[in-house]
Amino acid sequence: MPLNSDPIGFAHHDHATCVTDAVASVEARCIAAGLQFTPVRKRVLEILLEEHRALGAYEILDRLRDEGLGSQPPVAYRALDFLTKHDFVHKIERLNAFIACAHPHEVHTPAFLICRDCNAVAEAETNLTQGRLAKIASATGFIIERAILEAEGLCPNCIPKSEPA
Amino acid sequence: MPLNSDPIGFAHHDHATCVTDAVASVEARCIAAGLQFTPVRKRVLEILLEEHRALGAYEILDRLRDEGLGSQPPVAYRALDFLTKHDFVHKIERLNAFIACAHPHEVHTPAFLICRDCNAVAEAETNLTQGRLAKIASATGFIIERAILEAEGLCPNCIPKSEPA
DNA sequence: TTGATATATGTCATAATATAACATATCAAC
DNA sequence: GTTGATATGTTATATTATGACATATATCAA
Ligand SMILES: [Zn+2]
Ligand SMILES: [Zn+2]
Ligand SMILES: [Zn+2]
Ligand SMILES: [Zn+2]
Repeated sequence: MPLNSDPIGFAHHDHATCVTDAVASVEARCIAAGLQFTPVRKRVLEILLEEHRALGAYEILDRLRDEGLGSQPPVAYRALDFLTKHDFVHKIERLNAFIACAHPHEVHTPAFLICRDCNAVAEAETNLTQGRLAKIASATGFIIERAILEAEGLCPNCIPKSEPA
Repeated sequence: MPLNSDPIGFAHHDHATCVTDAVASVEARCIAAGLQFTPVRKRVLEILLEEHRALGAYEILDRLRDEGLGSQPPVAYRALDFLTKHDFVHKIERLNAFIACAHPHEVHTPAFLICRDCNAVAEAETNLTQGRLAKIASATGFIIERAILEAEGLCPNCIPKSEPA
């Protein structure tokens, strides 16, 4: 699998400040909401932001272990539980992996585009109350609380490789 | 968790013939496509149709073992690989579980409504080339090959229990 | 019919993902 | 400071899934 060099919307970006900006934003939101943004939780978010790709829980745990922040699975899973519960991080069900949220604001329904070649993941935003799923649900009398939208395919960078000439 | 008594679109239905009809339909499609609908594959499909709910691979394996059709995980996973590859069965990523396809025809993009209370799963049909995901993808230059659409919430049968008066 | 090839199964072993349970520590409110 | 809630450390185990390799069966051509 090729390296994933530009996972945010599959386009390059200035990575210099985006990690610290995102961490600061989450920190502020935690303070505002009375949530404890503890060292482990903060570090897990940082790791995900630094990598800017979907990481498995055990990849994250390896990093934490190297840094002396925790060595057992529950440490990673608890931090991920906290971060995903508050939508600072999302789980990609298709990959059993986690990625930092690419959006700044409070509540949203993320949709992911997952490249099967380079494993890059782009996060788009959708609206839970619009779209076909919502129509189907309301016709059925089903109340949607959460939606998982994940598309697999080829990102713009990998299409040329797979469809030569 | 309450029993799941009516998982097809959350409504009761005549279950008497639907299993044999569905198996016959799949059998015909396998013959037409030159696919081997072997005893294990057939039995796994039957089990899923009989239960009409999402089953984990190991639940299926337990059944196979009881019936002397296989005792090791690869037996179940291989049958499920075959059935999901050809869309006779779908995997519910959110549940790490499998459910028989509720639709008769060849190729489709299923969308699932998953009740968090009774675990019932309804399958609706969508179109890969319409909808917001497709718009986002085409704007991004991403080629969608497959989509995972899973909504979690409360089915019509469980809403009364969760929202009293 | 036979041999060659692909496909499917049986089995053992292990990998990868995730949680239960319980003791200890820290935080937040009073 | 006491207290209750929240977070962490740790051991153990549960759950989900695949690698590897030998054997068997199906398919097809000669
Ligand atoms: Zn997000
Ligand atoms: Zn790619
Ligand atoms: Zn289907
Ligand atoms: Zn329900």
